[in-house]
Formats: sequence, C-alpha cells, structure tokens
Amino acid sequence: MNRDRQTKKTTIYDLAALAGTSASAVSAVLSGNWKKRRISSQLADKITRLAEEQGYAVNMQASLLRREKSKIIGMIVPKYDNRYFGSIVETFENMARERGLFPIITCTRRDPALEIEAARTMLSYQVEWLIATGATDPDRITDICAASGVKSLNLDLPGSRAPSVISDNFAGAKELTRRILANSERRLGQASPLLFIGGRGSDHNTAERVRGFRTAHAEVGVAVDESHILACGYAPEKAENALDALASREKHLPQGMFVNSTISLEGVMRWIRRSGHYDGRPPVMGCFDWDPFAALLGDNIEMVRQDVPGMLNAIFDIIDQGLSQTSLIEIPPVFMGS
Amino acid sequence: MNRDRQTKKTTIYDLAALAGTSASAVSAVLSGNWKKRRISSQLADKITRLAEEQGYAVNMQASLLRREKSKIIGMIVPKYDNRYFGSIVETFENMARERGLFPIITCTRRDPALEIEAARTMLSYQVEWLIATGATDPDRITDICAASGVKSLNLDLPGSRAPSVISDNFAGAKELTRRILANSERRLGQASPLLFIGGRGSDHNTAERVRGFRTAHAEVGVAVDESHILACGYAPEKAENALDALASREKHLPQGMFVNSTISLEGVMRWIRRSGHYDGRPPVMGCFDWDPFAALLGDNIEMVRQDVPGMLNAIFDIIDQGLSQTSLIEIPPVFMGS
DNA sequence: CAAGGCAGCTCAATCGATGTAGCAAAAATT
DNA sequence: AATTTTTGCTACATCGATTGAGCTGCCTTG
Repeated sequence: MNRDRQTKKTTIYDLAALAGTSASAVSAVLSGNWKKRRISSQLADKITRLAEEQGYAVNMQASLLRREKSKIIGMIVPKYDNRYFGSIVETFENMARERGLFPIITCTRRDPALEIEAARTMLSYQVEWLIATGATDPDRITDICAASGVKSLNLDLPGSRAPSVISDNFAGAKELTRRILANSERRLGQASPLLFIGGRGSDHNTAERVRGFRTAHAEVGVAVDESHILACGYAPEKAENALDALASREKHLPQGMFVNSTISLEGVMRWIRRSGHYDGRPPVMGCFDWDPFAALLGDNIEMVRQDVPGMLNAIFDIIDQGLSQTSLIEIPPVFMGS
Repeated sequence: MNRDRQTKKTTIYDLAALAGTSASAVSAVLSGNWKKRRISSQLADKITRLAEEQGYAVNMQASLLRREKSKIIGMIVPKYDNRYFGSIVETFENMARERGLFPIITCTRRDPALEIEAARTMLSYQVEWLIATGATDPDRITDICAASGVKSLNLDLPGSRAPSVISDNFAGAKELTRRILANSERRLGQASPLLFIGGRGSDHNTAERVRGFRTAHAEVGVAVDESHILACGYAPEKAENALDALASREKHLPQGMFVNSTISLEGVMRWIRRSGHYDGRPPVMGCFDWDPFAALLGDNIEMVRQDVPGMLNAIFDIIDQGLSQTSLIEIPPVFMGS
C-alpha cells in the first residue's frame, strides 16, 4: 500500500496482492526466469510495471537465504591511505562487479585481531571468497575460512595454505637497488652502500626486498652495511624515529636510500626536511611503491609501481577457474620513466 | 558433522543435534540472551564449546531476515585515489564499527548510473542508512532511499532533500585565496589575479569555492580574470588539457594558482614540469585539499585540509540521534602550517 | 470422444535464526 | 499435601524469496 511506503518495504506478497496473482509468479518475473516458468508476457509486464511503481527492491537477505550461492566476495585491506591499496580496492570492486559479484571490503588497520574479526564477520555474511590483502597472519584467515568451506586467497603478502598473488619483490627490489646505485654513481662519482628503511623484518615482502637489495649491492661489488637495514615498520613516524636514532649514532649518513613503501617515504621526506641533515646534498632515493606527487618531488627519486591490474587479474583468474591449491604467483612490478 | 565441514556450514540445528538440545536453546545461547531465556549455564557452556569446536558462524542472511534492524550502513564514494576520500572511508568504517554497525562501501567512479545502481543494491541489502559521498545527483539517491523508507545523508556534496555535511567551502576558499595572494605579493612584490583550476562548474562546492576566490580577490582590490576560472573537471588530464589550451591562447600565464583538488593538482604539476612554461619562476600555488607529498613539493604551495573527523562526527551525530530533517552543516576546513 | 499435451498458473516446503507461548518438572510456599 | 512459583527447556510460526511439484483448462490428435 502507498500509505506505508515510508515505514514498510514492499515485498513480493504486496506486489502479488496488487497484481491479483501469486508470490511465485512475482518472484519468477522479477528474477528474470518467467519464460522458464511459463508466465505470460502480459502478466510479466504488469508485475514489472507494478514493481517499478512501488519502488520494489528484492530483499537480499531472504533471497540469499534460499539460494545456494551468495555471489558475495570479501576483501580485507590494511589501509586506504596510499595509492597502492586504493588502487587495489578500486580495481577489485570493478572486477568483482563485472562478474556479477558483490564486493564487501573491510579495512583492518594492520590490526591482527581486527583481521580475524573481520574475516569471521565476512563468513557470517556468506562470502564465497575472501581475499586477504597484506594480512599479518594470512594462514590463520585461511584456516578460519576453510573451517566454513569458504575459499580464500592472499594478496600482497603470501600465506602457505592458500594461493597467493604478490609482487615479484626480489626482482623488483634488485632492479630498484641497481638503479639507485647507478644514479648514486652518476651523481657522486662512486656507488656507496644504501640505507634500507621501512617495512617489517618479519614479513615476506620485506625479507625478499632486503634480499634483492643485497644481491644488487653484491653484483656491483658494494658491501652492505648491516646496521643500515632498518625494517622499522610501516608508519611514517617509525621511519622518522629510526632516522633520528641513526643520525644520533653515526656521523656520516648514507648517500642513498631504498625506502620500502610510500608510507615510509612520507616519514623519510619529513625527516629530511625537518632534520636538515641532507641540506645541500639530497640523498639519491628509490621507493618500492609509487605515488604521483612523490614522483614529482625531484629527479633523484626512482619508483617501482606494483602491477595492481596484473595482480588482480591473477586473483580473478583463480576465482573464475575455482582453483584453490596453494601456489605463489609473483607479478613483476613496473618501472616508471626511463 | 566433521566430514562435511568442507562442503556445508554448521547451523544451529547441527549444534542442537550435537548437544542433544533444541535449536531455540542454541540460538538463545549464541545470541547472548540465554539468561533471559533461562538456559542453564551448563548447557550454555556446552553449546558455546561446541560452536567454537565446529567453527560456527551465524548466517547473517537468516538472522537479518528475522530481525527488524539490519545494522548495516552503506556509503557510496566516488574514488579511492586520494587522501580525502581514503580518509573518509577509513574513518567511516571505524566509527560505524564502534557503534556496532556493519559498513558497506561502494566506489562509483563519479558515474551517475553506477551511483543509482549502487544505491539500489544497498537497499536490497537492507541498509538502515545510506551516506552519499560526493554524489553527482544526491537528491535522486535520497528519493530512491525514501521510497523504501531508508534514511540517507549527503557528505562532501550537498543535496536538497536530506541532511548534508560538507566543508565550509566558501570560507575555506576565501582564506586559501587570501593566503595565496599574500604569498604572491611577498614573492613578486605585488598581488596579481590567480588562476582557478579544477572541479565542476555545476557542483555546489566548486561554485562556493569560486565565490570565496572572488571575495578574497575583491577584499584586496584585485580584479579576477574571468577567463582564468577553469572548472574543467576532476581528472588530472582535464587540468593538463585546460592548461594546454590556456597556454596556447595567452602569452602571459597567471603567476599564482588556486587548484581545486589534489587530483587536479596532479595534472597541474605534471603540466608545469612537462610544458616548461614556469621554468625558473614557479607559480605561487594553493590547493583545496591536502596530500602529504604534495605538501613537500615546495614551500610555495598552500594547502587546506578538509576536516574529515569533524565531518564524520557530524554525520554520526545525525545517525545517533536518528534525525532526518534537511539541513546543511558546514565544517570549517583546517589550515596546515603557519 | 477419449487421451494426451501444454500453456499458465498456484501450493507449499524450504533456507537458518529468532522469539513468543507453552509445558513439564523441581522448588518453594501455604 | 496442595498449591504456587520458578527453572529449564521445546514447539512452532515467522521473516521474504525461491522452486519442485502439482493443478486446471484449452487445444490437439488419433
């Protein structure tokens, strides 16, 4: 009825009453399979028109309860404060919608407890797949999902019990380091060992990047200074603090830096401006991640861009094919400019 | 049963069978009101233990179908590619969760059709509130929601039929313009009229910012050049194209710029580097929006930061109080630095 | 003219959780 | 001992959409 449009929602029973037909017919028409169910096109038209008039919207809760598949796909993501994750989320939403899936995203702020809670909540909403992006404990999430028969995937950081799609951190870091060292040599006459800053020593990506960093140094015969590998965490302040500590214990700061994320770069740049340590002779820099403004900061900063469309194509290839055996897919990052 | 954990999900009926009790008891225990329903604590413990063992998770679809309130809150947002919207989304999620609400967010890429579709989908999922952020046609969304008895709010861009929370664009733009003009005078000896670039001429925020821009010029007695108000859209390329066109028709480019968003700033900065038009005498700039790296680009760029926590506090004040009469709440933006 | 076929519907069970109403047994009260 | 109260539970209807199994006429066909 029109008078309680404000308070109650229109259901198929309301429409059935208005059309003088049964709820089954309404359902058949509105779910699009009225041909199969042999509803006349007159009745179909009538019902469709009424539904439009009444502003009818299916009750997904009821619909999904009855159906076998929810067509809901979940993603958990650490933060929305950088281009990398922003782009992952946006691409994910688009690709999910293209496939008729409904994406649900939750930001867990790198909080392990929140990750678990978010995963459980998503299971309650009957997600068919859960993508754990940059999770601190991906295997835990895989286990929780597996216990409910839900398939899960890891993105950005790998796990050992579900397929994982990540950047080729080793190759990317090696090439990035090679470039920074080359720039350093060009600018300063000789290649000196770089500082590595940012990330977590315990995470796979940071470990792989440090390995690439070492390999690149070794290849040009430069010795890495072990005390200059600062996996201090991701927050900008952590990078600032690490640099403060470094500056207070060493006279000569490294002439070049490998920064492990744009978030760390934020702290590094702030520190460089604030401390004045590099005034006049800015360090040669590189960043494992891309940001449009950071890219404009100067011509001495080299950036790798992780291939987000490539990574999500790999994710949806797995989903489209329904695979779920453990595997590690490494997507080469892209080098900007030269 | 354990053997089909992989395939089927545990329900309260499974748990009831395992515990040798009824589904009602299981439901009462797991929904936390077993005291009210006078279930013994022995049985409660037993059921809780079993639920844990079996990795039970409520079926929200079933639960919500039965309940009267869904506790789901929806938000549509244009993009995830800048700090402003990223911060809105992250803050929104946190504040929703604090209140026991489940946030669903959809990115509509400034596509009017997608906005409508997303709104309808959210209604299907029984959202209790829908926040339309930066929507191209907020009133349309309000109407769709109203037809289903769902309350809606506008954020960032105002509508006329639902409460709206936006930045104080006029005051913010006026102060920003004042600062750019002052910097311009300090640097160049005299205040010359600024270029306004970015945004949509048709949207409320751009119109208000242009008004603030004009007022600030008038207050220092500088005449605005009407052909230098370029509301060319939000995408970076649009700003680049607008500047190309401007440069091709004018010999002297403005010495200062008011850029209407970080996204436009991206295009502007790229153009400045690429075109070489400002080499040696960089323009005095200001941007209505904040980005940490853009802030480091040089000391000649003034930024206003929209007060995201303030705006979302206003949004949730309305939600907490259940208000829904139309109103326009303007939150003053924050000036960084000096 | 009976039998079969088919178009165009409706009935009723079902999905899983919730909550009201009610029932049997134990405990407390008179 | 008889009654009332309390405890601890179960039965069942319900939410809205879906779908397999009918059911009723009308039209063919032999």
